[in-house]
Amino acid sequence: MGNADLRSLASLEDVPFEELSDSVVAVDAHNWLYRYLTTTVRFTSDEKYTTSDGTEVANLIGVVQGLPKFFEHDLTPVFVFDGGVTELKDDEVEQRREAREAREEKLEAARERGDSKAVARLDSQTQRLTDTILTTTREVLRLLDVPVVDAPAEGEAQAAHMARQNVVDYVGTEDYDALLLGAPLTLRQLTSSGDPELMDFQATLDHHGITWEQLVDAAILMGTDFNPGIDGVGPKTAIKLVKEHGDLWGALDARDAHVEHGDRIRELFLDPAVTDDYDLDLAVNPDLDAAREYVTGEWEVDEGEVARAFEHIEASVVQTGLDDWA
DNA sequence: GTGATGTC
DNA sequence: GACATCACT
Repeated sequence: MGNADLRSLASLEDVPFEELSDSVVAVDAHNWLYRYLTTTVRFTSDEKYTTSDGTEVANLIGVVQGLPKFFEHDLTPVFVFDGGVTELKDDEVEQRREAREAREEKLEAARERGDSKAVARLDSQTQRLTDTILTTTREVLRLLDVPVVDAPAEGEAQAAHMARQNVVDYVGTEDYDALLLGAPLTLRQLTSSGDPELMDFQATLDHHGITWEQLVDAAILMGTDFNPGIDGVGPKTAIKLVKEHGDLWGALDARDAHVEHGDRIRELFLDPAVTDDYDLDLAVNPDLDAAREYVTGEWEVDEGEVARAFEHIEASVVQTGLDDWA
């Protein structure tokens, strides 16, 4: 789709952190983790997060440095982890695997010619959420008593579902697909400096005078993670087509075009696999000593890299008062 | 991934 | 208005 295409349809506004106080955010854990992981790898020398047996746990630095952002603004995060991969996405997964292998070859070449700038850039692109990264992230979240939910499939879909059920106030992700999943209010840029950006689902529909189904149909016409999209159809044309012809099928007929598995792609956004079977305890009582020991002791992360972050966590939790988390 | 820029 | 490319993160 070229995510910029969906962005141009979305109702967005910057919102100061102060206005988000005391709310709960269902964070797309993989999306969030990946952002901190790539930043950590780019700006931190690898010996700071490499164990004596060579395992890289840059995620532990990223997680510990990223969490204070929530606590300091009285936001309670609920990290929603992905379950299985959607079947339709197999082609996409395969393409990504090939792209990754291509990058790894480039990375090796850059290392050989001593191009440190290229190495740093490619290094961050080749990061993956390995089993070690996922399990150590979950363990540090457990020690810090941060709520975690396991999605049956896509974490983003589960997060959107929880927001639709009013279990949480916001979905936190950079991904514009949250809009297609019907997440009422999505916070973007929770990982960057500056104020978050609020993406409003209903305002988006109202602005274009379309239904949720029509928004999804427009996105399919532009192209999604699951289909390439119709040539020559961008945001403007897509909205025009769904309004003129009612839905995806009408629009495709009018263009004499075809989308493979169009009906199933629609369902992935309108009716994704989600669950109501999860335990959510929003009271956060972190065991800071245990978390510190886990990160710097067990996983040998450089203490200097995380000392300040742990102080921030401690200060924000003490300042808020543990009772406020209950 | 995002924004800017240029071409059709 | 769509899309390709580039610089930067």
